[in-house]
Parts: sequence; C-alpha cells; structure tokens
Amino acid sequence: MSRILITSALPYINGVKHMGNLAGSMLPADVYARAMRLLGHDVLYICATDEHGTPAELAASDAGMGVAEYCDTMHAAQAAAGADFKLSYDYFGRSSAPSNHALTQHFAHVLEAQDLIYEKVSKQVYSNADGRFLPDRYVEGTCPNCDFDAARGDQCDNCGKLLDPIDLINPYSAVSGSKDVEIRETNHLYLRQSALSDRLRAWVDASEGWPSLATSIARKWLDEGLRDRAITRDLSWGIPVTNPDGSRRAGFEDKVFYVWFDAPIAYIAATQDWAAKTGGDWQQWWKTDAGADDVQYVQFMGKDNVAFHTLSFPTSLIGSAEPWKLVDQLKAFNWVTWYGGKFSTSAKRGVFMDQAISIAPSDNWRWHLMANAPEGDDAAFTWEEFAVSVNSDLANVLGNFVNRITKYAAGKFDGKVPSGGTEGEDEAWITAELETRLPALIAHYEAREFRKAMEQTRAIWAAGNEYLTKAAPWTHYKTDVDAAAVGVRAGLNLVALFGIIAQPIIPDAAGKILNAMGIPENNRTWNFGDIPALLNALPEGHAVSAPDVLFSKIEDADITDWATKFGGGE
RNA sequence: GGUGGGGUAGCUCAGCUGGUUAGAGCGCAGGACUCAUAAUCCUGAGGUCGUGAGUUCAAGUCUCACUCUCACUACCA
Repeated sequence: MSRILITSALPYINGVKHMGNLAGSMLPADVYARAMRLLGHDVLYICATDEHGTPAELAASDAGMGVAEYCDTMHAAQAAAGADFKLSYDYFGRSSAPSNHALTQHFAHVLEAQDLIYEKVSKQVYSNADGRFLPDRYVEGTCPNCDFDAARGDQCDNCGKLLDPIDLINPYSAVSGSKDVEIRETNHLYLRQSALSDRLRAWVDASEGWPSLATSIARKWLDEGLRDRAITRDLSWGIPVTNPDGSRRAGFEDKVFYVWFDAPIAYIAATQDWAAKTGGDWQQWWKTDAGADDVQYVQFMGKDNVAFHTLSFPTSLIGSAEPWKLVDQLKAFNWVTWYGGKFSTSAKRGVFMDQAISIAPSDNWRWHLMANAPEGDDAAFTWEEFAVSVNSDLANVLGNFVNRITKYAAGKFDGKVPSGGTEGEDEAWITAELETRLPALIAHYEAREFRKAMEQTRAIWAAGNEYLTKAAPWTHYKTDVDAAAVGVRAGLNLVALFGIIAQPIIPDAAGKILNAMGIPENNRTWNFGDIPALLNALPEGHAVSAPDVLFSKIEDADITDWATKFGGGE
C-alpha cells in the first residue's frame, strides 16, 4: 500500500467549467483517485476553487455582486457541478480560505528571508474610468506593427506579434471601452525564480514518467532563461501583503498577492482545511520531515498550467528552505476542442458542466471524455463521437452483456447462480484473456495512461460477449442443463467483474450492476489475485437480479437537437 | 517571430530504445447466432505512415529542408 496525494488544477471561479476543463484535470484526477483507492492505496484527493485575480472581480461586477458574495455563489455552483459528475474529492476547498491567506503570507515571509523576494517598480496601464490597473490582455488598441485596430495588449490577433500594452496606439480599456487610460508606475514584489534556475533544471531532469509535454515546456522556459515574476497585483480582492508580524506591508496597502502565487499554495491550505474537518494530519502529506517523504504526489493539469507547476510553485517550495513535498508525477493534458475549434461561451460553442449533466448522465460523459482523453494531442469533441461512445461501448458492449445474461439467468435459472457442470475450453479461454488483460489494465492505471486503460476495459467487456457466444448456454440448455449452467455461472461472475473494473470510470452504472449482483461494498475492491477463481467468485445459489436498462441510447434526433443548441457540425 | 506538440486506413487514434506481410475502435461489406437495449460473434475490403532529400543491410520510427495545424510565449488564469 502506498500513500498517494492527488491534486487537480484548481478550476477558476469565474463560471461553471466546460467539458474541456473537466477532461483535462478534475476528471482524470478523479478516475485515478478511484482506481488507486480500489487497489488499496491510501489516497488523498484535493481540489479547490481558484478565486482571486482580475477576471473574478470583473465577473462579480458583471453579475452585480460583491466579489466575496460572487465567489461564495460560484464555489457552491462548482462544488455542485463536481458532485453531479461524481468527482470524489476528499476535500474541495477555496483559495480564498483563511488557511490559504496565512500560508501564502508565510511563504512570502520565508522566501523574503531567503532573499528570493524583492521590490521593483514597473509601468502598467491604469484606467481612470474603471478605477483599476489593467492586465495586459485587458488593454486594447491599434497594433503598432500592422495597424489592426483591436489588438490586445499582450498580442495582436491579426499579425500575431507579441506586444507590450505600453506600445499600443490609441489604447482603451477592454473592460469599459474607455480611452481615459494612462501609464502609471507601480511597485511590486518579485519572486527571484532566476536564482533557482539550476536547481529547478536538475529537479526537472531527474523527473521520471512525466509526459514529454510537461518536461519540454519546463525545459523551454529554463532554456530561455527563467525571469523573475511579479507576485503581487494592484487589486483589492485577494490575499493581503503583510509583514511577518501580520501588519500590512508599507506601500502595499492596496495590493494583494498574484493569483498564481497563492493558487498552488491552496493545495496545501486545502489539505489543512481537510485535516481540520476530518481530524487528519496534513503535515504527513506535505512535510517530508513529518512522513511525506514516502508520499507519491501526483498532479493533474492542462498544458497551460505546466509552467506554474514545474517552475513557479516549485520555486516557492524549494526556495522556502522548508521541507515541503514536491510533485512526483505530473500528468499534463492537451485540450479538448469543440469540433476542432475553441470552446466559446459567447458563440454558443461547447457544453458546460451544468448543461452537460442535463443532457446525459455523468457516466456517459466520464466514459467518453476518458476514452478520448487529450493525452497525446488536442482531442476533438463531436456529438457523433459522443454518441458512438455511449451507444457502442456502454449500451451495446457493456449494457447489453449485463442485460442478456442476467435476463437469461432470471428466466431459466430462477435468478440464482447455478451450480453443476464442468468447465471446459471456453472457460479456459476467458480465463486466459483475463490473466493477460487485468494486469494490463492495472498497469495502465498506474501509469496514468487513460486512453489505454479505457481501451483495455472495453476489451475485457467485449471478451465477455465473445465468451457467451462461444459457450452459448442457450444452445446447451436444450440438451444438457448442467452444461448451460457453467456458461450462466461464468457469465454472471463476469457481470460482477465488469462492474468492479468499471467503478473508477462510471461509478453510477457500476454501482447499479454490483447492487443487482448482490456484491457487498467491501467485496468491490481490486484484488484479482487468483484469476481462474473469478469465474466462481459468486456463491452458488446466490440470488442476482437483472438491472434496469443501464444506458439509454442516443438517437440521431438528439444529436441534431444538441448541435443546434450548443454548436457543432458546421 | 521564438519554442513545443501533432500531421498514420472514410472518422478518432495506438505504434517503446529503427528490424519479418503497419495495428485498434467506429464506419462499411459478407456470414453466423437468436440469450439480449435490431444487441452480439466471425470474416473481409480499405493506408506508397504530410512533401522532398539524406543516414543505414534495414526508417512510420533517426537527420535536414519544406508544408499544414494546434498550443505556449511570463500582467488572462
């Protein structure tokens, strides 16, 4: 048994997340957490909402709410959406929690004591109309390079050139449209990432098992030369910048920490909150001098988060000179795209978690998104592919298998696991299949190769159908009931097994299957020691029932309807 | 502009350190079965592995050039 700490990149607070966000961090982390629990590991799965930053303030303003109130509302909405999708967080915290305030301030203090934080003045665009400094992307104007009149401050969408907002011609606020903007000097704290460049590179080089996506992004930044990063912002909502005695730092009364400085620290703070709530010991998971040295820490995130998790956050942890646990396995995903393009709320392209759950059960989404996880490259979501996943994989291969054998057992064997008969070459065949496929399945989960794990899961289900065709109990039944009993018994045991291996991915359907088969909760773990015995695991005479239809099929009319509502197909 | 992915059957994708006739699922064609959600099982057709050079006894796999595409590019998060 190992102790496995799992974190998912924190979903940002400014709205319910779309299916790409779900597929790239929270969902795979959940599937992995569930699989590892079934394998008997001690798992702690932590997530939280990421609540600070300019977009949160603007979204609150748009909603006509105060920021704190807005974040309360959206945190609850995201927690509900996570519950709808059966995300099995051990704790779903908030980056705005008091624990994170204290811990973020603590990190700033110890980093400054290590001479890794300094003050520096920079120029930033200030909007008088909005009464706030504008992040680069919130300043628009005419591109000095190509004269495009709606260039963003960081990059021109027309010519693609990287820009500095200070260079824009006729700049205006993207928030209000006001041209009453000026350039002001502002003083900020900077994290001296450059000083840790060599240690970070050595650490990245020593990593094993990370996707090349993760290491190559980290090395790219290191190769270009790590720049120091401002870790404070001119905002009111966020974590105040303090002195070690708790008072506000002089000159920083109107500033807070940058969201990307405090967000990853919230992984730890949320663990503290988990501990406070459950009586657990957070240090055992995060402090290497308190037991965390034997923790396997796995992070899940989209590729946009890699630099922060491989460079910035480790700078905070290593630079503190305190014994913090660093990530061991970093699983980075590409994007799920919408028919090859971007998700877009304004253009009604794409589905968000709250809408998705009203269209189809969470199991359907979980299966499809994991079977098509964007592991090697961006993966296109289409309604047509979604329907194939649900209809073919879930309804036809798994659902129909469960249905056909349980109904037959109910009709011919009184709904009981039959005894009698002797096993033959068909049973030897399916046993051999399981002996190669079950270990492969576990290996794929342990390696966090989700597409392969799903493929193997499906292959095991399909093997069940193949077995039934070979064993054909309905044929034997006419002449030799005992011979039929062998096939029905094996078939029912396969149903139970299929439910057991389905648990990480489709927990609802798996639960229905296992309940119908009368498998007690404590017998649902992944102990496949004696594989031949799996065909006779259910006691003979044990009563089983035929569950209701597990997966309804998606009709062409549904696809047409959804494509109209949410885009797609164009 | 820079950097990193990716371009493999109609579609979505596997193909580890180069090595016999390039794989899977879906789709398609034919057949089998009838327990089952017109489900399942079997067989088959389909690819000069983006383009052009090069290294090698041997390249989808390595090198170079070109091309298309996606992402990142540090104050969006």
